[in-house]
Amino acid sequence: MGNQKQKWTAEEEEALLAGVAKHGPGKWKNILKDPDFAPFLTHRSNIDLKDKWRNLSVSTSGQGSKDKSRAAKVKTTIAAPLPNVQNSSPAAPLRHNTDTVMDDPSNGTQEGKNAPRYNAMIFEALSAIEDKIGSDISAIVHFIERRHEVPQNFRRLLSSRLRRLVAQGKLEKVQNCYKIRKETVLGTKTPSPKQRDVKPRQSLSSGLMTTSETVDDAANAAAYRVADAENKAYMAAEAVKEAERISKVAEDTDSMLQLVKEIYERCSRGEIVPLA
DNA sequence: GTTAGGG
DNA sequence: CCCTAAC
Repeated sequence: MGNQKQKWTAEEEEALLAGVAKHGPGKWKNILKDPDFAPFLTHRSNIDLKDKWRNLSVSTSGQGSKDKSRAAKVKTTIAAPLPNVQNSSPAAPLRHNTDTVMDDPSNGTQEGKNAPRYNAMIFEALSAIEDKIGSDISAIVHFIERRHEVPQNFRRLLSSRLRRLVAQGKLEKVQNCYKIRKETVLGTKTPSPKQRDVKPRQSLSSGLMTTSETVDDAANAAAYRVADAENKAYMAAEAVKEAERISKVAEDTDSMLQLVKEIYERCSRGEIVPLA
């Protein structure tokens, strides 16, 4: 009766990933205290975040349980010494650094640690530009490159990650654009015997409701507004941060700061700003 | 009080 | 998910 086996939903994972991408791993309390992610993780604790992150890490890197494509490892799990590997595996970010790349000494065995981090970056980027149909690989790469640091072959890594995410059903690829897959309204795997409070994902009536605003509708609209404001605030925060970095380089160009301020105000007002 | 690791 | 040790 006690434990309800609180299942982690896509929204919670998304919030966790975005929080890690923004604050960094190990700052669970900060993520939980962040007003943007707090409403999504109300029933989660910092310990839960940590556990989930750990499980996610081992799942993403260690190929979870079953691999239908390739032959599964019969004995050794991941202790393969890999004597001769000439082929560049798409899912294995091998480092063939012959030149002077940024080879971090502490980045030796952390394949399983940065894997979900890239994942988080992807989710972060897609969350920011989700208003559109989707984002192509170049846009995502560009966004992440601005937000975080290098790798060179990051595009290839990103491609692998995107492909894997699509295979997992967490992402959806249409044409050449990727987007975050919402809750599939399928009837196959939707037990959810109980609804967890109000769900901000309900399809808002038509976007504008008139005088008949019941409590439920009001709460629904409020939830939607919060969710929408979250994206806008996030974009605004991104713009502000970018502006801060630029302003540090060139303090004379405060005109951009003014522009960003305007954008921020507009975003705060709820307007949709192209941000290009 | 929070985080990381083991059960 | 719960417990415990270290910070």
